[in-house]
Amino acid sequence: MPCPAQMLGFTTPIRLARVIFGGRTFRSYINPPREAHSTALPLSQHVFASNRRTEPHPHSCDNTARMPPQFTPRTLKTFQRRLLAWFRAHQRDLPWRSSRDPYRIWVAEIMLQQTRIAAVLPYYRRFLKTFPTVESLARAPQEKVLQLWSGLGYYSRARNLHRAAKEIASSHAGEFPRTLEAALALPGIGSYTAAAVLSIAYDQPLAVLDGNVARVLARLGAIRGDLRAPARWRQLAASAQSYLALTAPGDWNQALMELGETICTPRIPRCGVCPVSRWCLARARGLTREIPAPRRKRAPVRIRIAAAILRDPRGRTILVRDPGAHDDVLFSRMWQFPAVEVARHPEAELATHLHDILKIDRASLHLEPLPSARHGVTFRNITLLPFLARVPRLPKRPRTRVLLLSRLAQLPASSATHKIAAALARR
DNA sequence: AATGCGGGGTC
DNA sequence: GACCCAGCATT
Repeated sequence: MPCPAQMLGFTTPIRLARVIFGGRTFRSYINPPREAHSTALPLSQHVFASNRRTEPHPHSCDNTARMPPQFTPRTLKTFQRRLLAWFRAHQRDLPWRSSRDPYRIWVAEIMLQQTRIAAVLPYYRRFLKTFPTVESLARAPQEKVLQLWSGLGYYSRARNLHRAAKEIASSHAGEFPRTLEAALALPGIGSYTAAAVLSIAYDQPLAVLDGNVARVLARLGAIRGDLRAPARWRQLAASAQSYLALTAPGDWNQALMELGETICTPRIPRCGVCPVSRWCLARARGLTREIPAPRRKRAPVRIRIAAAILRDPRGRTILVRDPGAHDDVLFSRMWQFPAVEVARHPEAELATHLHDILKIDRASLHLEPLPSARHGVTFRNITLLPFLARVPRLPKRPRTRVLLLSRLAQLPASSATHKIAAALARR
């Protein structure tokens, strides 16, 4: 039977892993990985004393985790008290902190994946107003869920959230699961989200590890190297578990994240006001600027995409969905204007595309160029080239939708689509 | 272990 | 303009 820490992907004891990048080509990356080297730290605390097996075997929970040497059990307690006190005094009033409803916490955690609080806030309020309970979300059509997610990005989050809500409604009596195993079985819920919801809503002793926590822990323990490398991430996860304040796991997790976001920031941390700087090995060794190591990043690829706003005399336009493989990347399988990646002759290539998918007659088609816009999707650096085409009537085709341009916001559409529509107003 | 997925705040 | 974010699923 795996212990909770193992289910979160920890392997204990942590081995000093030399990460091998042999054979990898770095040419296409901006930041080639540095020589990987772990910082050796003593195994100094038992994490899951109660889970200790008399017969340790490779799959048992070994209970030991790496912890920076500046701590003793007593100073660890002081450290925890200080950080918790700081959090309780300085935490911001965020909508998902006003209740312990697991549903509300879960939705927030999904939205917050790779997304800043400021970006989430308006989406969260609107979403909770529309779907105040897991049952209301489970009953909703996916189209409506995606519409409320439009512009927030990572749309599979919304699709998975919706699927998970249906599962909770049908198989968990409408209650978010209380066990780690059941939570992890839900779509869109991984180590981080499971630990976050279970600790915050149910007081379960599960430490979260996200980008913020990883940075804080890496600095505390002066851990060098790429924090996202799987072996090091597991090391950090074990470390996080060893720090966890069992008296208030939810507050503790949020305290670490809040510290990382407001004090222990990526570039220039505000060590002067950090409540736990006295225990920070990176600060003691002058390594705060070296830690964390920069993330490896794919080199950007520039592409151009031409898109057509067809408009009939009544001000209606036509949107398409799932028109072809490469368009999905940019438009996330949501409603979009007919568009195609172009090379040398955007107008001509777009006209051909419109003929191909909508059977629009090329000869009578006039495409008026609109102001271009820029759009980034992961490593793609996209120039959007919108065109306006006035047409007497809009075609009727499968997987298309005709609607007033002014009603665009009522459909699921990515930001790229909204940028194209906005070009019309900037004309 | 590596990759792709959105979008925007912040420096 | 670069960096990175309250990660997850897939291969």
